[in-house]
Amino acid sequence: MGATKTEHFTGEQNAIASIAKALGHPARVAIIEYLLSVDSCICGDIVNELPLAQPTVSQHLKELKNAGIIQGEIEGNAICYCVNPEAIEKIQGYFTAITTTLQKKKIPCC
Amino acid sequence: MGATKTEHFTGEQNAIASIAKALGHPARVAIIEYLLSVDSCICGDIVNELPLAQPTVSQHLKELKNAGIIQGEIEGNAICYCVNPEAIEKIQGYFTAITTTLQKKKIPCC
DNA sequence: GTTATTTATCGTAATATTGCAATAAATAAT
DNA sequence: ATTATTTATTGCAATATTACGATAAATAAC
Repeated sequence: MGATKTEHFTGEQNAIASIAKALGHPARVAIIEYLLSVDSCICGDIVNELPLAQPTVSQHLKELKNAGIIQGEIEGNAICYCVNPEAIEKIQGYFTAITTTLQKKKIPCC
Repeated sequence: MGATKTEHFTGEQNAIASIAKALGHPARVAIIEYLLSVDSCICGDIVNELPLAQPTVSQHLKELKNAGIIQGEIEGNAICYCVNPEAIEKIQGYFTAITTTLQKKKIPCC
């Protein structure tokens, strides 16, 4: 065992979990915050901004890209990455819906 | 290696990553959705709602509780778990802030 | 007290993640 | 063409996660 049984859950549940999982590491949260703080998508210095070795950063970038949270292409010998608004909006909408549901609940819990 | 270097990131980054990580598995997403769908916090039948063995569900519940996403106590030989609004609001607010930042960005990317 | 019933914990196997050194690949600069 | 510069990939070790059978713990029902 050890592998997540994705086939037993809905596409939506897997989609949300996939985005959340990609953001489930502080380095990747830091990458997103850095991309947002830069007023351009030329971000060849992400490696210098993080306390991790270059291959590790590259790997985290790959995971964020696989999850659809960032997008970008190689531009010369620099990289052009930026946050994909759709992915953020999707998970934001999901949590907003949960908050709304919680506020409508009549019976207070625990 | 193999252990996340949490000490190199901010408390906020670790906090967001911790909540996101806990939601980074479809079974835990399904648990949250089930808790929200039930109009009470008596949820002794979570195990029956999931395609996983009882110890596995118990483990997922523990992780959600450790991350502060659910709260609850044992009540007799049933459990009383429910979603903690604060955790959801925290991560929702975080993503809302990102969306706002993205909308303010002048330079369109990628 | 004994017997169900329900959740938690332990132990363990399979798999995934994290991190980095070494190296490759690709373009830029000269 | 040669040499920097930058990102990606490979390979590997350390650690974490996922899943479940077996068992324990705790209360409920009788």
